[in-house]
Amino acid sequence: MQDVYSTLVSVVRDAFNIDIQPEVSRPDEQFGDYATNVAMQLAGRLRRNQSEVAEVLAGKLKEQLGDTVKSITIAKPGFINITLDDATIYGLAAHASTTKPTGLRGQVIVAEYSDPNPFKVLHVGHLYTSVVGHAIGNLFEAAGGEVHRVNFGGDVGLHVGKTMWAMLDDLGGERPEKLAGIPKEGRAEWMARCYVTGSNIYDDDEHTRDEITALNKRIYELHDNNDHDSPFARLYWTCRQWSYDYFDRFYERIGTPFEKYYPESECAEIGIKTVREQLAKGVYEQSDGAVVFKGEKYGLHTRVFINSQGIPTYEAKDVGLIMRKQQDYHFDRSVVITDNSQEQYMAVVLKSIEQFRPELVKATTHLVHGVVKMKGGTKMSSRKGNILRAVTVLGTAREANKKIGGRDNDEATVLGAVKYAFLKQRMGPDLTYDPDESVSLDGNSGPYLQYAHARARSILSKASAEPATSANSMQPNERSLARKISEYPEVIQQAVNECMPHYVCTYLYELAQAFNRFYEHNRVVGDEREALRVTLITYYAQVLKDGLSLLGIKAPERM
RNA sequence: GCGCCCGUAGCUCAGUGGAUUAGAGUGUCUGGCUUCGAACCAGAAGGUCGCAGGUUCGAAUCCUGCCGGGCGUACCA
Repeated sequence: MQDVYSTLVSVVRDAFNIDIQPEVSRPDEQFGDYATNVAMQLAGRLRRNQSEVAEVLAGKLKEQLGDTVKSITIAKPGFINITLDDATIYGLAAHASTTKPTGLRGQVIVAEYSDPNPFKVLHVGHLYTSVVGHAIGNLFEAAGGEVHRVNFGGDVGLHVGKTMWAMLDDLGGERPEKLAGIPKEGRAEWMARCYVTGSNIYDDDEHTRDEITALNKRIYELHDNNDHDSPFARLYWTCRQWSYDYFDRFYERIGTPFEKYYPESECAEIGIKTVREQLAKGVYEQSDGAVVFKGEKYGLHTRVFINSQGIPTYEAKDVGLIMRKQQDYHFDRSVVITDNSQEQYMAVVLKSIEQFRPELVKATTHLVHGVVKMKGGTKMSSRKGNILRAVTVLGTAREANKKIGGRDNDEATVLGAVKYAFLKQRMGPDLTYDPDESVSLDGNSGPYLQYAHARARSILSKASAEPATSANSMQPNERSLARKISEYPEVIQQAVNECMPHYVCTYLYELAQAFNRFYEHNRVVGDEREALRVTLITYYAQVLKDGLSLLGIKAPERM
């Protein structure tokens, strides 16, 4: 690609004295290995006929590329289609799994995603954001970045007050010793139930609402006073730890570990301090007793950073968070991944920070993904308790796997199915969770890819021929596979550039298809072309495994 | 009201800062395992790319208007 691309640039410069960044694509196989529409772009500027320009460029390209190219043809309006020589394609395939982008080399990148709240339950949305965030982190690493995966969550705030209220009610008062009566495996469930109870009563009962508001304030005070000893504090800290333990176990299980949690409580102080400093400088303003940022002058909306009771809102804590990240990591780039409902909120927070720390905002990217919706349009609400839990999704996938008689490596297959179902969709628009489809083991699915890998490994384990390091000519099925393999580095580059893991999914599926088609019609072991085919399949299996690992999906030898 | 996002086959989605004949999966129908793993492969059927204009040699893709849906819009996170 690089060769074709840079040659094209120089050819255009030579022929027409124009500097251009040409579009080079991978067209349908029947047209060639590469295609470009530069001739049509240039025709207008040059006031010349499109195919005439194409002729000129094609001629020069042929000279420059020499025998690495098999043919260069011109199609309809003025496309130039380039077909590489078999040996060239084979060579590209050989290096596909080791040719990585280098654009982020040496950069320190903080990637924040998942962001569940302690005292609440992990639902399908957390599962999704963890999977997609992890894959994006992997892409950054593939491009040479030093990635730090961090997690931000609300260990203080109204939801904690609600849960704590119900806990106190359930335990019969501030009696931390009674926590011992809750079995380890039932802790998360108990807290989830308390949150639902607390939320409902907050909505329905005015008297209780005041109590919960007061509890919320007490929780902040408990942090301010570094209180770990009072009964209320012991209750709080124990349950907070239960939440983090529960998160850790879950992340470990799905293979998306974090190196650091930023509890909101640890961002509150620096957040408030920063906001107050900037209040004095006029970035933030007093309004109705609260401290706000007026976004209207930037086409955004106004948001409260410190409420009229002096408590920092999520906004101020997010300000604190970005300060903390910078102190801890001195990042070159910070990426925050959340669902799209946070988009305009985050725009306000970042715009406010831009007024006093523009360099931090410049280095920050807010990536958004969709909200997971239920098929049929049922709205999920953790307040009402009608949510799809993350563990339920995994359980459903496990059942599906069992049904088809899942053999070895069940857990890898289950996670492969779930992760791939989420990752294959373009990041951004909302997605619909369909328990049947999302857990699919056939067709365009994770297990399809894992199976296509296991099959290849199985063949390789039976082969004995010495590998062939080069190929002068290939049969059509072999060539299709080789060509597909050769696209890998370009796909990774694109996925990194756009922070879009789904490009990898689409590609890997096409790659596995190319292999399955090859497999259908050709023998490997014992064939006279065994050497070449074994080598080709080795390259293929490497690329497939590497690509899956970028997605956070394991490629077992057998399944 | 204003702002952001979305509308492609029955269903779930690729394709979207221009390009060759709109593609997958799934579901329905059909064919293929004495041969390296059938979680596979091959074929059929299925689409006014929400609607209407506009720009262009060329529009699912860009622009405008409209219709439909989601989210956000001051003291929740």
